[in-house]
Amino acid sequence: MANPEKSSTSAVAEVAVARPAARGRGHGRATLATVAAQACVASMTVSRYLRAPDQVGRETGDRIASALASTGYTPNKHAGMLASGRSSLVAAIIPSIASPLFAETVQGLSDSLRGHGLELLLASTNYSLEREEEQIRAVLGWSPSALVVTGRRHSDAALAMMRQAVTVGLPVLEMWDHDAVDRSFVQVGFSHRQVGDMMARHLLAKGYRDLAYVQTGVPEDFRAAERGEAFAARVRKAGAAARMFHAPRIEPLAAGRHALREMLAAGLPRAVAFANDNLAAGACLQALEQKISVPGEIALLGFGDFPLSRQIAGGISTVGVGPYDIGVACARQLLRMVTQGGLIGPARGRSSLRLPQLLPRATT
Amino acid sequence: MANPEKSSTSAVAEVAVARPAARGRGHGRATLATVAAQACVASMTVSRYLRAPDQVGRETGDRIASALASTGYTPNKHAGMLASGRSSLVAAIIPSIASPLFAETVQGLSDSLRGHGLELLLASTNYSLEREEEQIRAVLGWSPSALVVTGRRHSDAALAMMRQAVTVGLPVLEMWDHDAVDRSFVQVGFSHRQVGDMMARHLLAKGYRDLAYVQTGVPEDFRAAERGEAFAARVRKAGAAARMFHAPRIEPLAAGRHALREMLAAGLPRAVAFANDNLAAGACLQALEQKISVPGEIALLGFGDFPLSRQIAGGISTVGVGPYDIGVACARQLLRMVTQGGLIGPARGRSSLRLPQLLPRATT
DNA sequence: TTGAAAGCGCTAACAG
DNA sequence: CTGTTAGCGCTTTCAA
Repeated sequence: MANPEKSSTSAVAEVAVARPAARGRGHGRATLATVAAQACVASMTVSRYLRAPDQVGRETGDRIASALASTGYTPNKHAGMLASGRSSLVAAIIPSIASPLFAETVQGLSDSLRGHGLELLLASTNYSLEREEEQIRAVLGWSPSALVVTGRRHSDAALAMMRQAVTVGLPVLEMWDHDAVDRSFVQVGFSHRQVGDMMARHLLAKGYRDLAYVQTGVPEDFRAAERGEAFAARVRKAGAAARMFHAPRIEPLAAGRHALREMLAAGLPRAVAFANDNLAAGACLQALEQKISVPGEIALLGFGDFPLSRQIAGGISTVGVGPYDIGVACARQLLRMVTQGGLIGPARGRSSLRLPQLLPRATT
Repeated sequence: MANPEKSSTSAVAEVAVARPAARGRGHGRATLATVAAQACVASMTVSRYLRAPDQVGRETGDRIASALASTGYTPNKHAGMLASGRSSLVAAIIPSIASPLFAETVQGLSDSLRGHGLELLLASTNYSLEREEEQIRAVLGWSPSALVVTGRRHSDAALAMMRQAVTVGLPVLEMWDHDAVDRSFVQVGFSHRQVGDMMARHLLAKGYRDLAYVQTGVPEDFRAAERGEAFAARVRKAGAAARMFHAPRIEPLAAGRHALREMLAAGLPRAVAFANDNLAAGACLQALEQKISVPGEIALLGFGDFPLSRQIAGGISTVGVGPYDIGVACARQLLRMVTQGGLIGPARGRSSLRLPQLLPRATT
């Protein structure tokens, strides 16, 4: 400490080099001060070098670079965030990580965000509005630079937080849904009612009249429910019958099998639409095993265009929604809102309606 | 400002209530000071109330509670982290979000972490070691309280960061792999060589001698490569033949189909092991369509026990590895390391070897 | 039970 | 081109 031969490095530098480590508050990692001391500059210069190397002298820069390397410095993003007021985090809240559909969307989001220096903070709700509320509260604590939620149905408290966020200038985005009337937030998705309607029209147009719809085993999935309702409504309007079945809450392929057996017992409908492709695929496998001809005896229509549906029975007819593109579109939208809006004032942005496509294949 | 009728709230309170908002540094959200002002206490008391309500007086607590509610206060986790030195983030780095296997693991991890106040910061590498290195660097900036990486193969720089992290007291964990020799970090997983060996033994035990192995279309997947090598080694040791095929880098089910056609052209082997169940399932579907009897003419063995493999051809034989449980085990391990280790000294922990299981079904 | 002071590591704003 | 100063919002420590 009391070193009479103290070199030209300043006292401040000395302290910093002495690694606070292992005692008191610091956590022993190198900080800007550590690097600055080693390079014999002010920490501000190091900070500047990190973000705008051009604004730092050649020789100074080199010294800093080697100090950076030798200390193994990693910037503390919390400190940066706190000081600058902006974080590089985008919070995304999805119903389930394991769903192939949402996984694709997340991949698209993450792929597009990278390269813009934004990182993804992911949370899943398991289709529970309560958990969604908790998760929103939790991620807001990280001051994300944008918030992406799934769907347009939220608890009151969640809605309040989302609105509050918007007034503070935080871009909030609802994905995987779209509604022309309820437009409180920017939406990137499609109308599930329209999808249900589209599915019914397709089967009706093929001449099927004795129809059924198989709901998912997850009743909390509002969007799936909407598709089912719209399906039934359209069928009724056409003066035909639409029986509703509910798949059990088990692994989807097995649930699809189960649904087909149930329908068999109740009297096979002429054509069935499913809440998703996995259910349809399961039912299809079951039908083929029982030598029930598809679509001869029963027509099958799925939703989601999962890879699997392309491979079974010559291709299961389905509805494609481009999950990856939803993620990409979200990212584009967010980037626009983040850069344009600054942090002040309600975030403006355009909703973008994705158009689902009916993909007729071999099962209808 | 110069309000002569200034009430009993202190000057500090006045300033805080006046919402710094929209100008300068603050971002306009309520802070501890805002709440404290409204409750006429010091911000320290609010902070205390938030973490240990018992240490605050009844009546004071009530006032704080209502101030909290009316301001819609959300704690700024960055500030908390910076001040306390510990964050509630666990960083996990996986090859791909879209893979059903890793998705399961992430779900297990996240399910187990919740309830312990830990959040998941997820990053994916797309099987690239370079990207892994970048991602490790990036997540370390968030001072996570633990780091989970996938596999035991890393770039030199990544290894250096991981080792550095350990010396600083940060628990680092490798999942989805296990090696008795190379034990630099705590491992939670299984030996892929053992799996390859196990697969070969199974087919050999069934009497098959003309064997093949289909590698994934992702050559960067070292673990899959290891399984293949071990498979080939065991087969050679048994004095039999093992031809290697490489699936194209396309959607796995389609790739499996492609692989089967390729084998057909090259002369069908008697039994084939695949790098994963999706490849096996694709091949199986192709075989059935071409009226090739399974396992009569060709036996099929997958890896991963995907839900799909249970549903095709009476069940595809495969190897189960319990991906969800890997996540759960990681979480348990981490929690132990985080709580025990404090922040000082190299983090100790026990590796845990998961035992993969061969699940003989209808295709072998 | 409560509060004042100091500081976590960084950056904005302003000097030199 | 470089440095100084003053915080960001919270928690630690210590004093009342």
